[in-house]
Amino acid sequence: MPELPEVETIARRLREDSPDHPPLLGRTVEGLDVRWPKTLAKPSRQEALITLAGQKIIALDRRGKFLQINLQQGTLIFHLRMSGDLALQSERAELPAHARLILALDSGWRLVFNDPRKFGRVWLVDDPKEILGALGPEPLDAQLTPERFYEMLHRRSRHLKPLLLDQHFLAGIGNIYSDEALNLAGLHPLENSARLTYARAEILLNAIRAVLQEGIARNGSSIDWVYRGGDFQNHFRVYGRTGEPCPKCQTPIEHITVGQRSTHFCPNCQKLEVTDEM
DNA sequence: CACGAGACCTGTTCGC
DNA sequence: TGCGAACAGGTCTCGT
Repeated sequence: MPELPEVETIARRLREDSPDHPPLLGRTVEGLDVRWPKTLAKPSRQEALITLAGQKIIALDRRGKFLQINLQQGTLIFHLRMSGDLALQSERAELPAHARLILALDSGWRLVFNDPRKFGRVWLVDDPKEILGALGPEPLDAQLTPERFYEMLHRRSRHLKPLLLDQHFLAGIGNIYSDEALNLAGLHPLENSARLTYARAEILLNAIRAVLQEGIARNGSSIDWVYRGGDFQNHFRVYGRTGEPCPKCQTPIEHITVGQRSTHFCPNCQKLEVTDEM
């Protein structure tokens, strides 16, 4: 569910000092409640509590779709998958209906991992690389130059959409932002990565960055019952807009399935390059 | 290496 | 109105 902009939004909320709660940084962990055992992927609840108890939270970062909470010793890593959410609330507030893991903090605060579908996972590790090591580069990192992106695209020979969804290739893009970026770039979801020209690779990288940055600026998307306060869903170009006019050329948006994922694109702006017999 | 199918889950919406 | 089917922002594993 949450993609890079939604996870970034959650990270920013947790870091800030708001009317609803103090910043997460500086809080001390006092307890751990695991209500759905599989949510804590590693280690056991007993071991995790021993490590966590009395530890102060010193940093909170996002990497791809992961949230990373650094303690004085050890690192907690969260992945929200399809329906997860992470919020800091008072222990007097009502727990959300699907609280799967709860970190009790000092001064009556608690960090609640709510996750209706139970796909989300939490790890406590010494070295974050154990979980994050294989991730591809951050799309918004300036170190990722068009030259490098072009080279990455040509090192594989894959359909663009599944490749953008591959977290080993690039970290943080999901089903919504891949459709949005490909439409903005004017590229068909089934276009082959190794056949892109340098100019088109650069256009694609810029499009990815533009949609992610707009998503962050709008505090992410809130869809259906997974509401997080953002409003990017009101500005989608193609996602969920089957039959509606393409924002650029008015052609009705088409819906297909690619790699088992629902895919939306404009048949006029995003034409598949004719593949020769070679 | 690339790709498709199946698993893991619950809640909402669709179609008859 | 009711009820089963289809579908949902993600990722892993297995077989071809």
